[in-house]
Formats: sequence, C-alpha cells, structure tokens
Amino acid sequence: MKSIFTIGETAKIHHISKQTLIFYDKKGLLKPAFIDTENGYRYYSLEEFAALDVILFLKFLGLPLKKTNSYLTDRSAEKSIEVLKKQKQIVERNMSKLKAVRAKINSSLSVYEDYKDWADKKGPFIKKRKAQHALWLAIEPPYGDEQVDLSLKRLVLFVEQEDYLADYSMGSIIKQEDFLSGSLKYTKTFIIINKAVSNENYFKLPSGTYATIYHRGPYENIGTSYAKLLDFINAKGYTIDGDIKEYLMCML
Amino acid sequence: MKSIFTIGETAKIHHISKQTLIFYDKKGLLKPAFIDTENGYRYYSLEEFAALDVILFLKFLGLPLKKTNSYLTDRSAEKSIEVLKKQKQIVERNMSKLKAVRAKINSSLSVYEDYKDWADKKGPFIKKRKAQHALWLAIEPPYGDEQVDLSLKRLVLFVEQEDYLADYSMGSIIKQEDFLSGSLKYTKTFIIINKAVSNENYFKLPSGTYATIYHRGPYENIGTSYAKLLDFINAKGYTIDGDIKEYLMCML
DNA sequence: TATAAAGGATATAGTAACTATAGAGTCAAG
DNA sequence: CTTGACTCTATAGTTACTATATCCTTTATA
Repeated sequence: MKSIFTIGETAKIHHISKQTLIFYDKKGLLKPAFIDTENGYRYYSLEEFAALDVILFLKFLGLPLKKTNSYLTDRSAEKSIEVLKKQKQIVERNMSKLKAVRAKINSSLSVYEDYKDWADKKGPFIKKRKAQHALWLAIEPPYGDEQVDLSLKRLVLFVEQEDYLADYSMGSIIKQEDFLSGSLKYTKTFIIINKAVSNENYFKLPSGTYATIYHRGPYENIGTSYAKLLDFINAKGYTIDGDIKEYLMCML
Repeated sequence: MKSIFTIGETAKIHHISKQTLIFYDKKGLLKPAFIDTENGYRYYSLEEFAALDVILFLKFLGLPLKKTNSYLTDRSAEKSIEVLKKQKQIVERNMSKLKAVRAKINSSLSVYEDYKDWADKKGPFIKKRKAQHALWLAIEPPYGDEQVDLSLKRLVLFVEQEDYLADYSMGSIIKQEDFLSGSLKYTKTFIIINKAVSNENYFKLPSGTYATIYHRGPYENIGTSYAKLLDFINAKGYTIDGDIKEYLMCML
C-alpha cells in the first residue's frame, strides 16, 4: 500500500501552502516519498502525511523547526512516546496559561463594563464588590505626589518577578479619619494580586458594599470628586467601614 | 501620580528585552512616556505598562503587531471591551484546539504503548478495544494493491476539508469468510475519525475483544502473520465476529 | 575626584519561518 | 493541439525579533 499524492494535494489536505512543503523539503524536515527523475515533481505518501502531522502539531505547540527536525531524524516507538509525553506537558502548560488569560480578560471586562455603566452618571454610586487580594506599601512623609509615585514604583518592582500580578490594578489609600476631616493624605499604596500570599504586606480587600466615584480629568481637581463622595455618603446616612482606596485606572 | 521607569526596569518587569522595547518604539507601537532631551533616555510610566500588557497579551494570542497597533491607536472603554471580547473568543478557540490536541496525544500514546508492550512478543494476542468511529470505501476489483491504494487515497481526499480526521489511522478490510478460507482479498478501506457523522459510509467499529497481530517487515510476508493469527484463533477455540481489519501504521 | 561597571543610545546585520513573485517547464482535458 | 491548471527553481520580501558593535551617560566605589 503506497498511495501517492502530489505536492498540491498534500498541501491542500494539510491546509498549508506548496511553498511551505518545498521549504520543509529544502530544510530536510520533510522529504517527499520520491521525486520523479524526469520532471522533478515531488510525490508524498501516507508515511509523509503522518510525519507532516507531527510537524504541524509541534508547530502548533510553538516548537522551533530545528527541534522538530531532530525529533524526526530517529523514529521509533520509544522516541514517539517520549515526544508525545513532552507535548502533553506543553499542552497542559498552555492550557493553564490560557485559563489565566481568560480569567484576566473576564476581570478586565467587568471593570470596563462597570466603568462604562457608570461613566455617564458622573456622580457617586453604590456597588457590591468581590474580595480581592492585595499588597500594600507605606508612603513616607510628607505624603506628597512624589512619595506616592516612589511607593507605587517600589510595589511594581517588588512584584516584578512573581507571577501573581493580576494586572496593573493599583492605587493609594487615605485613612478614614483623614478623609472625614477633608484632608486627602495618602499613607499607603496597594497593588491587586491574583492570590493570597504569605507576606507581611499582604492584605485582603474585603467583599462588601462600596461607595464609589470615578474621577476623570486633571488630577488637581480630585478634591471635588472626594467632596461629592463624602456628601453622597452623608446624604444617604452611610457609615464608612475602613479606609478609602483610590484606584489608578489606565485606559487599555 | 506618574511613577517613571527606565527602559531596563520596564523590560525586566515585563520579561522582554530592551531591544524589543526600542523596536516597539520605532514601530510606533509603544512610545515611552517621554524621552530625556539631554541624553535621549527613554522613560516609561504605568500608562505604558498597561498598554504593554495589552501588546504582550495580544502577542500571546498570536495577533500580528500591525493589528495590535491599530487597536491601540484609538483607546476607549468601548474599544477595550470590543478587543477583550474578541480575545475571549480567540482564547476559547485555542482552548478547544488544545483539548483536541490533548485527546489526540492520548490516543496516539495508547497506540504506541500498546505497540511497545506487544512488539517483542511478536505473536498474536488478545486485546480489549474501545469503540471507534470510521468511514469506509469500497475497493474495486480485482482488489489488488493498486486498487487498495486508490481507495485509501480517495478516503483521505474525502475527509480532507473536514476537521473530524482523528489522525491518519486507516487500513483495509478482509471479509471474514475470505480470511477463513485463506484468501487475503481486500474489499474495503476505512479511516478512523473522531466522531459519528451522518454519512452513508459511516460505521462504528464496535468495542470488544480483538485478536491482534503486528506485522513488521516486507509486506509480501503479510500472509505468514495472518496464518499465525488464524492458528492462534483456532488454537484458543475463538469464534470470529465480523470482518478482519488491517491497520496501516506509520512510525510518527 | 577618578574610575570602572552598569546601563543607555544608535546602527547594522542576522535569524526563523514563511510568503510572494517571476519565469519556465509539464500534464491532462476537451 | 491548445489551454489552463499544475509543477519546478530562484530570488526577494516580510514579521518580529535578536545579536553585535561602537559610543555615551550614570552611578557606585576606591
């Protein structure tokens, strides 16, 4: 049994271009079953199909062609099993990466939907929020913009090599008493991470009901937004539980 | 708040090279927040981090940089949501592709493990097999090698554009009565697919107990393997139920 | 304050894995 | 026997970096 296929058929069946097959031939990755000595036409058989399947498969997994080549040079059941097992691991890794990405998309989406919903209302509103994991860092006196910046930068650099950074969702914290007295003094910064970690600077942003306002425009005017928020809270007769968190939001 | 980071810090944090950042700058994909006019040093802020995150994210999803660029040129919550939703689809698609790949790996692995287990015994053996989906095609008289080839080729070409091709697991069928009378006449070919399809040529290879032998070496000697198989069946007093399936096996 | 290492800049060339195009020969159907 | 689909080789172009060389700037240490 040795069904033969032309280069065009082979390409079509595997959804690749003829040039790619010629390219693989030149690279020694996949030689045709034989070449017609008269006209130089390439002919492929089912054996090459199986090999090509492996090549495209490894390609899908992001393996460089050189490695694929070395895999294919000595073929045996043992080698095949080894390769397949390795691929299995890669697939699992990609799977979990994709899952993480999906989670990230969903969380980003909810933030944006949320923002879009409330953007036009401009005023403060009440929103139930899920608990979030975070790391905090103290801001040094005199609690000015520069100190806030430095603290945020340190936080980012700190979580740098860890893979638990959810996204660049971060901000600063104003103590409840300062907020109530109208003084907007930032004493801590925080950054949202994707899981609880054992670190003395870890804290959990509790789930609950949050009074929220979005501020847009020059940062100097942040005071007016906070004034509105305080008015809103007082008007509704709410009691504040915990410190005030100001999120930094960057458009995509 | 505008923490600034050097190119080195930015690269390190995002696990990419400085050159890549310079490259993105040149391509207009990601300009630094500002450039020091004195020394030409690039400085990045958290806003660029968010954008870079998106870039790397879309890159992970295999989006070409040009498209990423066009996405980033007009930023808005609406646009972000649109992009995120599109990405979500891509992620889902990749997920299901990976799942299919995993299934394929597992099935291939079981075939190879199976083969390895029995390869050295050389003789026939009994094996429980799961049900499989397949498509068959008639072989035209005089049922010679050439006709088998043509039939197999037709099968492959037939399932070409469908995405239900499990792998190139295929072969030919000998009728039970022909096998018992010692005449190895192939009357049908088949190809394994990954699901049931509504096609008149679809059939299900039932789960059950199969007497099996692996044949290696020149194809002309296949007769001796079949003889061994028949002896084995007779010696054990088994009754054959259904026709004989000969699988074509290609090493990876 | 001098100096060396670390980090920054530009510019150019090279790489992987194709893709596109040109120019010419081959095959198969009507 | 022609026409159109298919094949060949060869070369150039593309994408997204990566490597290398050469030089300038900043910063930590002697």
